[in-house]
Amino acid sequence: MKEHYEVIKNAFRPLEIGEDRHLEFLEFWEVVEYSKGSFLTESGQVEHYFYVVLEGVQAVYILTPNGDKKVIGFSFDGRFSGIYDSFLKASGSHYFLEALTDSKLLRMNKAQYDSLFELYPEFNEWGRVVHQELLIGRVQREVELITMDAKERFDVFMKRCPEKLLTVPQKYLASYLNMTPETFSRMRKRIS
Amino acid sequence: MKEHYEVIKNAFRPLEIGEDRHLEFLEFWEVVEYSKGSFLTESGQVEHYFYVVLEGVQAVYILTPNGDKKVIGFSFDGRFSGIYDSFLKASGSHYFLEALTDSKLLRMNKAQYDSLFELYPEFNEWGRVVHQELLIGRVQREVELITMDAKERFDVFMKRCPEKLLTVPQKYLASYLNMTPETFSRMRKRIS
DNA sequence: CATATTTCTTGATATAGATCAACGTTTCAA
DNA sequence: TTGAAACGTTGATCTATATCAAGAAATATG
Repeated sequence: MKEHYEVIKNAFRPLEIGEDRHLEFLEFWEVVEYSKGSFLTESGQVEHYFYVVLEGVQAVYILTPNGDKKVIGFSFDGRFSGIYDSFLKASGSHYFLEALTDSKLLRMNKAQYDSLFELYPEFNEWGRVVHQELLIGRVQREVELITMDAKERFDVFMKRCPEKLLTVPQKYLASYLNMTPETFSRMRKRIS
Repeated sequence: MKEHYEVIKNAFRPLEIGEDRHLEFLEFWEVVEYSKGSFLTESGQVEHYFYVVLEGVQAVYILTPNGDKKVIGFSFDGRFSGIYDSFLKASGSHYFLEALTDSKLLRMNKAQYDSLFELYPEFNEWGRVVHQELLIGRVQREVELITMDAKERFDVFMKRCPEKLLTVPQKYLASYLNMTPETFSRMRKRIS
């Protein structure tokens, strides 16, 4: 597990995990692998894990009554993953979490996660700040969905899209931007 | 301030503020009033306060380049209010926070808010949980905006809309549901 | 490597909901 | 209380983007 210390340390920044405790903290994690197309969690299930991504790209999406996937977000190297609301509330998820590429992740279960806050009260501050960041990010996306048309969403997304994400099929990116693959393709063409 | 103890206590649930501390805690707050149509915060300003609403309804919105208001959310009796991201990061806000009715609120400033977490470490847990709830709520709204058409958004909203909100001009509700007042009016008619 | 499957592109058409316009109704301020 | 302003309704259009269709390109699989 030691080889993953840097990844975990970065993921939890700015929290400083004391030198004395980091070996103990590493014990919380286990490595899991998922192959492309497999599901970490499916709709209806409870999310039992909290993840840090080592390799690969994953997507969270919902399935609408007419069967289209609507992508809510992506996760990749060095970031957290999981169906966070289901995990926190230990209640059934409405989402799918799918590995879009072969993936390797670290995970801990709910009991371990909860014990973090008991064992190390300073994690509460980390939790507060991380939730705050996530919240700001979600509101940002909401504003973009509301105020921008397809062209603007495409342009803004492309400007700040990390390379990794461009390796997944375009239909997932299109869905994340709340447009059809056809529209995405036309936005793309427009540039050249 | 003592007369507001119940409101504050409820707002911060499930956090238990120890009997010994609650008088001290009450000292953090001051009462402010805003008349209908006035702004608690305007775009460009930094939000200096964190609010608990005693009376009235407030809306958060952004102004698009073509000058339409896009309502992001409402706050009312017993709930928190403020431009939370600007407040937390002490950076300029892109939002307007407007009193839609005459309003009375409790507020504390950023220094006081920060000191809460230093003086009372148990507030970190409260902060973590509150941010978690807010996050879940925002994702919920995002999913509804993405997956539902105007009719569905209207129906779902009406089913769970608190009475208070129906007193504000319909154009604000329409904007919150990401539709024009005309469309809102037509959705309304459809029912009867 | 070959071919089956999935993804991407391009054009033609359809449609939800926006926009525009005009009028009725409510709210507000003097 | 009254006139002016803001808000709500209704109908006629317009438009961005979805949907449908069909072929081309890429990718996966035996």
